[in-house]
Amino acid sequence: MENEIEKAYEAKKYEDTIYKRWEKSGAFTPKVDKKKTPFVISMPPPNATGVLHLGHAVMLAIEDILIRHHRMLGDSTLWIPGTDHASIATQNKVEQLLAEKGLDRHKLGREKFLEEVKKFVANSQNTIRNQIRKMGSSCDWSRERYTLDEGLTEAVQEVFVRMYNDGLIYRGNRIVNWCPRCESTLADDEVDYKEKNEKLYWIKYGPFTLATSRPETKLGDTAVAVHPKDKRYKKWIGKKVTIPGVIGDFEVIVVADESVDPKFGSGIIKVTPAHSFVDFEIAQRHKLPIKSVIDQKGRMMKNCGKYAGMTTTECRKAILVDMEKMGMLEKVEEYTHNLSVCYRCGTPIEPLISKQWFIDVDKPVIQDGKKKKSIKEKAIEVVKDGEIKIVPGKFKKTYFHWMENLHDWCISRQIWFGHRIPVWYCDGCEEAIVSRTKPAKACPKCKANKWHQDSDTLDTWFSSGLWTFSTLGWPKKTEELEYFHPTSVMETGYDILFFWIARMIIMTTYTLGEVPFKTVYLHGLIRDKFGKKMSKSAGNGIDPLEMIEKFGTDAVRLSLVIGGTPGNDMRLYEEKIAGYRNFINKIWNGARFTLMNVTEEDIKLQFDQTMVKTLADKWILTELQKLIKETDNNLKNFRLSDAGLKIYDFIWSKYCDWYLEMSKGENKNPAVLLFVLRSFLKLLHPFVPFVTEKIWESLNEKTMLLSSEWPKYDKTLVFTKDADTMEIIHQLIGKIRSLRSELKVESGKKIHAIIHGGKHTEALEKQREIIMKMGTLESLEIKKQGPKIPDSKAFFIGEVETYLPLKDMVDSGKELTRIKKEIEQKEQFIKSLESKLNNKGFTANAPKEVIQKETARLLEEKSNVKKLKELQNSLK
RNA sequence: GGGCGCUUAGCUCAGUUGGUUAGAGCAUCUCGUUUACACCGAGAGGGUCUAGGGUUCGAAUCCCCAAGCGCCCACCA
Repeated sequence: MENEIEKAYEAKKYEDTIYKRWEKSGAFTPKVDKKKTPFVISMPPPNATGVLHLGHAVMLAIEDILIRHHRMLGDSTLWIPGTDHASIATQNKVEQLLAEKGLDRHKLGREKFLEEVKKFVANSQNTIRNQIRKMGSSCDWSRERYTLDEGLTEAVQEVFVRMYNDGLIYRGNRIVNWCPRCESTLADDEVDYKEKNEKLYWIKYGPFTLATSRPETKLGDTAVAVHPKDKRYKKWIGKKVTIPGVIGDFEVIVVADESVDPKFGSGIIKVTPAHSFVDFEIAQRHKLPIKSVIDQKGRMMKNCGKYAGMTTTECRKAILVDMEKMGMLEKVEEYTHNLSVCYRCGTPIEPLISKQWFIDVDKPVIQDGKKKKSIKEKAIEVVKDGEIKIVPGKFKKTYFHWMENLHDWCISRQIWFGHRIPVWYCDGCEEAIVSRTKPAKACPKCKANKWHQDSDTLDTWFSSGLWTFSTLGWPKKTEELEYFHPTSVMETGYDILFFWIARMIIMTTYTLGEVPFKTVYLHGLIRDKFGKKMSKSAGNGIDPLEMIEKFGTDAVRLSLVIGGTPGNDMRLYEEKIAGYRNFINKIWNGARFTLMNVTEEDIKLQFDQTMVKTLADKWILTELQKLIKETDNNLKNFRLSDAGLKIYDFIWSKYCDWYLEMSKGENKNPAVLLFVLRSFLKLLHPFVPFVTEKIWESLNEKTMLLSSEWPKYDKTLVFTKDADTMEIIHQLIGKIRSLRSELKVESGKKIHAIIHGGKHTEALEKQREIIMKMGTLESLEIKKQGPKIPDSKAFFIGEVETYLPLKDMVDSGKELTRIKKEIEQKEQFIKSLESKLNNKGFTANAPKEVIQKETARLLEEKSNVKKLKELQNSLK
């Protein structure tokens, strides 16, 4: 019919239009329908900082496959998209942009700066929305959310208030990771480590000599520590010692602490509790005084004498010069160590003491039967119990390890962009009140009536930790929340298992008393051809949009899904995408050919079993049923790659290579051609939605493919025996072709063949035309049996004997040696089979099917050898 | 320092609870314009599954050990 269909599929021409039709159809927007099973994915919200990369692309591809599959299964399927305000990341990005214009946030002031951020965010949200659409993602735009939306902000405040009232949130003066550039705290896992070559200074320290990499912190020392068992220093323990310093003498106490390694340096360390985590802990254990000397901008404080106001780096230089002058510097060594840096801007972290808000992860607050559990215990429990399943399972261990070692979570950030901490202080007496809105009453302590809000904002992961339920309307009791939560699958990269997954589990089990999701699916990172991480600086990044432009979305999606397994990194490069583009084209042409061979009437016909006619029909239908079963099984177990590969193989190697080829000529059966086409389009649709939908348009269907019904396994369409016969014919044709090629018979030249078919004679006779056509035969003689035919090339498939009388091409001498070799090989194989089958251990332990299979194979090989021997005799 | 993972054809990777004479795509070689597709078709070559032990009737698959590579966590002044 549609002769005008173009030869090659041009993705670009159709994709945008198809996406618009889907969106308009309302299929992306499910309703609360108690008769249906809900299936829900909360899309990990991309940071509102700009463009999407391959990491997003792979996430969108995988999630869309799951979503489309479930939608076709008839579930009430919801995929909520959104964006994350990503406080530090976004603020930094805008600061960079301002810096290009010679501005900075302090010059602008908080309000104006936030205006700038708002504009920037709105812009990148638009970009992100378009890119998500480009990937073909069938998400529910009507429910799109942003972590700074009014509703989500309300959820954040509500959770904060609840946690505060439960005593989980407290304010404390503690040592924190401080980024002097961002001028903010960072959580432990927001610190990166960079290996760096540094200098180790050996300095005279009163009666001791010790090694330090940070001489400038000497100004904040309040103790020295040694290992309790270190004999060298035993007599000093507990003593107070006066140390001469660059700004005068000071006193320290000598303490014994297990954390000191006697083998490193001189075995003695100076303790600077205010500017080192380890030292802070030592100070806590020994109740040492704490002296801060570095401020929040990374500058030396007023108590540092002549060094006051210098940055730490300047101070180090200056102090070294002074130490040298005073003869305190003994030697300098090179050493490498891991420098902690800010994960957002790379600036070295300055540990310092600061008053911050924390979440207590160990306080038992969750009532569970008679016991009370901490949020940490609960988060461990839900994974241990299997209430949350992690795919692949290996990440469970990592999760437990991280969770078990979790310290109190510092949630306040001195960033302007984000959710303001809902705490109000009295102008008069600094009394703090936790409240979502400005207190209307006067201060209960001093009766003043002026309040100011805490200037800090919350860690961005605090709000994203609520994502699965805040997006469904919580704290309001919405229908949606009740119906769609817990969500079904959380799919994301394994790199944010801690940042995000762990926090969602903590925050949701605490707040709702239920898990945020039932399954966590973690995908790997996309790397370049050489296995390197893609990055802007390395210039090896691949832009998904560019690839979509070049090869089409469907091809990009397949290249991101096939060949990958959960939790493992995957390499991507253009040739790979091009390969899948070729497959898309193959689908297109397979469909095109099918459509060219059917009529309008055929298309309108409803398929039923009575339309099954030929052996080929029965074979392809049997294969199709097998495929449906396998696909269901693979998708259920999140084996997307396997599922995709199997469908790929079915379409290319079975439908196109064999069924379509066999349909050329008198054998074609439009009903089955169309039925199989429709079925595999459905199976394929979740993977490559655009090309399948485009083809579907030509099939006179009432609904779009995305809303069509998923194929069901139908055992009345399984014809095992016929399918087996067809396999024999395939082998037979394959062998004929292979021999032709081996004997260098010209491609187009027709040859003769004689088949002794045994019990398959009748079936083979029926397929005479196909065998002749596909084997390029001039004549074909089929009979039940007969003597071996000399001067011909012969081969045996089970009972079926085939002879190609190519007298002039067959060298009977060579043929004899070949046959001899084959017999030898086969006899050896028979021997191994026999010994296996005679082995009592095997027959006693192996499953029945395996024994049956091996027995059958033995019989077949034996019969082959028998035939080969007869052939051998006839040639002699 | 602690933990995890990977090592299978020239390249990129599959290989489910142990049961094949170990698979796919790309690349290579030979042939080919025939009712769709050269983004194609037909055929072929190519692997002692990193090395070494063990368990088992049977190991690419399970256990031990070694090497190389990679990741995560902790972090030493």
